[in-house]
Amino acid sequence: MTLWQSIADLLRAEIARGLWPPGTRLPAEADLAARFGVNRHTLRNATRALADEGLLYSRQGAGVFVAASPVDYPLGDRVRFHRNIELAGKVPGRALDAVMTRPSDAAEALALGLATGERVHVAEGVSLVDFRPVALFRTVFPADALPDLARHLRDIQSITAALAACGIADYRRVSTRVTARVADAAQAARLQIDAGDPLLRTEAISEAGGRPVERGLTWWVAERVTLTLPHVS
Amino acid sequence: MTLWQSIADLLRAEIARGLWPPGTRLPAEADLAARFGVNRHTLRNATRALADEGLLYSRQGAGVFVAASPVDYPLGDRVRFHRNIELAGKVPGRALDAVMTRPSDAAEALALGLATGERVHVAEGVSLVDFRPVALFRTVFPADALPDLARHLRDIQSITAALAACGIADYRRVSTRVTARVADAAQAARLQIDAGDPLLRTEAISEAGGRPVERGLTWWVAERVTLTLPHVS
DNA sequence: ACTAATTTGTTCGTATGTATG
DNA sequence: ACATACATACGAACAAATTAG
Repeated sequence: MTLWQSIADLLRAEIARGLWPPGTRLPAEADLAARFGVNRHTLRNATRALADEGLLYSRQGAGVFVAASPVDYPLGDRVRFHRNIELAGKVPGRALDAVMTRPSDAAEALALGLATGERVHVAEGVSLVDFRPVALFRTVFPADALPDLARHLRDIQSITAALAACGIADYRRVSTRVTARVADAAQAARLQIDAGDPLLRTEAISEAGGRPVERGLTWWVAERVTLTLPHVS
Repeated sequence: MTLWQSIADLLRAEIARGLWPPGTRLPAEADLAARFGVNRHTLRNATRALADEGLLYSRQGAGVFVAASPVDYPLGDRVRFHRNIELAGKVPGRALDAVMTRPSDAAEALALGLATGERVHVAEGVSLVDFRPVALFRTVFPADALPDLARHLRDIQSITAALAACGIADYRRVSTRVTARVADAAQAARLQIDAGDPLLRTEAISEAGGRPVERGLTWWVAERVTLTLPHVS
């Protein structure tokens, strides 16, 4: 049992018994370090462990804070976020954080059948269900094949509609890969969860007319979503 | 972009292009720090980030190693573990920890179309790929419909073969649900990972002749497996 | 709107403990 | 046993983000 571990245990117990309710700011690192009589590094080891567990999250310049049932989401050939959520009787929503055009990285190029460095449009944002964030997404599109898409993405705020405006009336998933990861502090803050909470990560490639049109990465809050698979009968 | 981030990117790229194949030991932290002209703490920030991503892992006293790349595991209608892994060019294996017959709980009964409390056979164990654990499984079967299954499960050590011995020549998945959890201490020990590491959890129900024959829970080590979905074309 | 104080994040330096080979 | 290498810990300073005034 190392020093930082016992400090983490102590803080965990204090949080568990309600001494620091969810949302409250802990004393500054320097103060806490002084309280335990340790170096600030040592204290940070402890708070980092608790942040990994999802008990705490920190914001540079602001402080360290105490962090405060899943929707079924079918993964089929023709996945449309809004429709899926509406079918589940919930209110879908999206917040688009950024739309940009930049050179593709190796993984993006491979997925879209481009050469690395060919330009892609990128849309990033948060997906909401009943006004709560359920997922982060980063979707890339081939920029040369869809030159006007970036503008449409900014105007229309819906990926399906923006693609339709570029003449892509229909597209289908051809590949979906699922893995899991724990949320880092940045993802946790965006998703209003705790760092260390598990995320489901899906990578989907969609095609229209036999050519890749979209490669979507989505990080789902595992506590709020269950992915369901179609099985043909 | 901090110093340690650019170092992490550089190392990630080097690993991606095969300069450090899976299983190899990286140069000592001090050497790597010297190579990049930074303090060892700074280098450790980079390797810690890569370890969080699952690309590296470190063993005190031994070194920092490149993690093995994850196995692709296709989730189709007719999922067979051994076949899937062999098709991926790996060596499949199973360790059966326990076979028992006991009353079903509510979730098991619902999945198998039984009344809560009706007896089920349960098989628990670890799935291996290339002699490394990749998943924990707990599979339950209706005991009344398959009275001899428990004995076969103990003798045969393969679920597919044990079902065949009970006259179930073929079965198909009718439902698969995917979510994610973090490993607790017990799971971590069985899977040779750390508590808090992310797990993919799948719940699958299989039927034969229109009746449920199997409800399987599997906890996959997210770092060691990627679930892939079939898409009919 | 701007400044200053506060707070976390990163980086350097140094030393000692502990597991591995 | 010994050397190597990672883990932990202390000290100091500056950068970057936030917040209070």
